[in-house]
Amino acid sequence: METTDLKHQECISTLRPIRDALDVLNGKWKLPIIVALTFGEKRFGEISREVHGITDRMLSKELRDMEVNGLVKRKVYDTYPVKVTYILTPHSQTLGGVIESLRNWGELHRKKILSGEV
Amino acid sequence: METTDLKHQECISTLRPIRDALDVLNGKWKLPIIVALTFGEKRFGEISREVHGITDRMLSKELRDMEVNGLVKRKVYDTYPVKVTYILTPHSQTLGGVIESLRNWGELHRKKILSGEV
DNA sequence: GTAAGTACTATACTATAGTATAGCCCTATA
DNA sequence: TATAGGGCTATACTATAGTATAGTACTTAC
Repeated sequence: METTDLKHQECISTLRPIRDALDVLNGKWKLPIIVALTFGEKRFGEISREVHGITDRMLSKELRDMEVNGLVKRKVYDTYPVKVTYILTPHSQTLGGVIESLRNWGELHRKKILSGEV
Repeated sequence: METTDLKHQECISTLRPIRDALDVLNGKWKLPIIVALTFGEKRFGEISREVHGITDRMLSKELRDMEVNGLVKRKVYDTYPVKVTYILTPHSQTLGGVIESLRNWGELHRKKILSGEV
């Protein structure tokens, strides 16, 4: 085992969680959905209306994805007709810091690019 | 102009920088390339060897992308034969915080998922 | 009975990201 | 003269993300 191998192991164990985090956040719709849900639990149709441009198919897919990742919870009300809502989980709250730092860096980056500094 | 419109404006101005940041970081190869370059400037072939599995085509494409975004700088040495190296810019250093928070959250997330807590 | 809303799913398509393979032009070395 | 390395680019392919459009099964309101 050489230094480079140690380094390589180190890299992998650094990169894997970053990949995990990016996978959870990435794609065109996940963040907008999270934002829509920050103001409280919402029904499928409500989210669909707030997240402009999303198709039912994508919303359905993304919500399932986010449910698997523990970011949203699906609540079914036992009424007639059945009412379904989606709500952010406590786990999704822990994303706050990540989102903040992405936002801050994104703003800095945009300024640099626009100012021609880069 | 209603409350919802104000909210909507707010959302867009929050989401845009996040999108910007994610675009810069996303894809399979950008982070591994950044990691490879943290240990100093490297030549095309060296990066290619350190970032296991990347094809020349992708490396070429990603490096150009990162150059446009001001993350790496291409240095051409006026020797025979010409020597080309890539080096991280000061701007890419500002990504440190983002990467840290992605990594931390990714680790937390992985633990939660594996423990079945989610 | 028909129109409209709710929460979806199905099918088929396009666009973008990534892979596989090869080749080019240069130079140094055997 | 051939072989290998360096720094790419070209072409063609596959895989994944996203879009467009339609349909289903239910229920309430007109």
